[in-house]
Amino acid sequence: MARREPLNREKVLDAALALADSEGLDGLTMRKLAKTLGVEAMALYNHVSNKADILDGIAERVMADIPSADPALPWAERVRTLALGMYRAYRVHPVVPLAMVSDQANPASPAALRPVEALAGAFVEAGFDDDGLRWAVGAVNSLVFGSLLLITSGFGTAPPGPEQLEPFAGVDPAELPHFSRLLGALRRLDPEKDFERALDVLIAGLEAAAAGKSPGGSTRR
Amino acid sequence: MARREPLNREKVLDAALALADSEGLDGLTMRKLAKTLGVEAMALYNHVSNKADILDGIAERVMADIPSADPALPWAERVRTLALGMYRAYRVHPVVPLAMVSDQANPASPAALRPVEALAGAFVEAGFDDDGLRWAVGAVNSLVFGSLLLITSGFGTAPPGPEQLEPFAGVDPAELPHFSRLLGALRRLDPEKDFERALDVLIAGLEAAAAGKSPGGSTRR
DNA sequence: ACCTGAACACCGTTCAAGT
DNA sequence: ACCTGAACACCGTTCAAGT
Repeated sequence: MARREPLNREKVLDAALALADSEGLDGLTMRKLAKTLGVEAMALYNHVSNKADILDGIAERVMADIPSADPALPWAERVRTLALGMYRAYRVHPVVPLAMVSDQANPASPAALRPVEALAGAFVEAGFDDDGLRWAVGAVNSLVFGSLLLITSGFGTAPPGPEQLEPFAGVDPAELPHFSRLLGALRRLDPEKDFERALDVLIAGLEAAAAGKSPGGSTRR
Repeated sequence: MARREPLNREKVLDAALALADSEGLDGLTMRKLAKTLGVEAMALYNHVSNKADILDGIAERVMADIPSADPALPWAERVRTLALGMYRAYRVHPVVPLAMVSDQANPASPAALRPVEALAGAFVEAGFDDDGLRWAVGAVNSLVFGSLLLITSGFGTAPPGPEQLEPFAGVDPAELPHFSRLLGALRRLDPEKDFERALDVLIAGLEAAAAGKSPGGSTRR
């Protein structure tokens, strides 16, 4: 059998993303990743500078999958498209939002800035002033990241995965009647649908704010 | 000097929360925690069963600080009080939301369920059906957790902490004009104020949904 | 009853050495 | 040019031993 052709950065990142998807952020270790590639852990350092570089690399890849919004669309539609695009891209690779939120991936990479720039552009067009801009971008980002992070944790908005509901098996319906109802409804959850509903509410509020109504504060320029 | 009086679970959790607050979730290790208490790491296992138990313990403590809402208040006010209470409790100890979201703290502890039960109760009173209940609780939780988690990460809604803005120092205002504007506005950020604005928008949308209007979907029972 | 030391199976990372 | 082995400073955790 011929000697395996050499590694390169792309192959390392491919394998790292695959490993992180299947094993989670904690399961992504240099040693396991190396084994996946049929190599010793130290060989990886010829192609990436360290683990943080790997996390940055996979984050950039996933963020590159976020579609940009047609600039011809009205700003509110662009916001919707962008937020949904972020949600969908991160949903496939939940390690990435988790890495960002735990400070293990660079928040200032060009790939990370692109969707935020587009979001901000939409709000500028809507007429938000600087404070309104900050608030609006923060609100959308919070909803996107919060929806994603709670999905994987089984807390709050859990996915249909039944083993994820297992920790709640012991709740007494007599003691927590409302939560028990919620638990039943979680079995029918389509996370993206619920996210879209919340997003539409938020965008409606942003439109009202842009039109000068409360609760949005000073906005018209 | 007299022999130090023995450790107990409460002292371990006190020290653990303090260490996690100052060093972050990754800085909380059994060995460092032990040193803080003037003891060897293995001594901790006499008072907690393992590290997961510590994380659960500090999470429970912080969640116990979430005030419950006066049941005499209208449901929307109760939702507001509860959400703001979660935000404030977690804001002081951001390790806790991070631990929950990375599956390192038990989402089914009584302390964790209490605020969710109260939230759900408010939405039941508002007349939401099961699917509406799930959506509404998920939306509020998502906004709370998203707002908190993005604060600490410096991504999205960053706090005034200037060293947190440092990674963005290299952005070219010509290339990312809207983001640069946002960056300027971040320096004036009061995270809780922005959170409250977003929360008010969401609650207004939930009230509209409860009254049978879109975008909230089927709600009246 | 409470604590320690040594040990095990893991981490990320460096460095000299091999081909 | 690329990979490996040995080593270092860390992890969480177990277990026998000390007081």
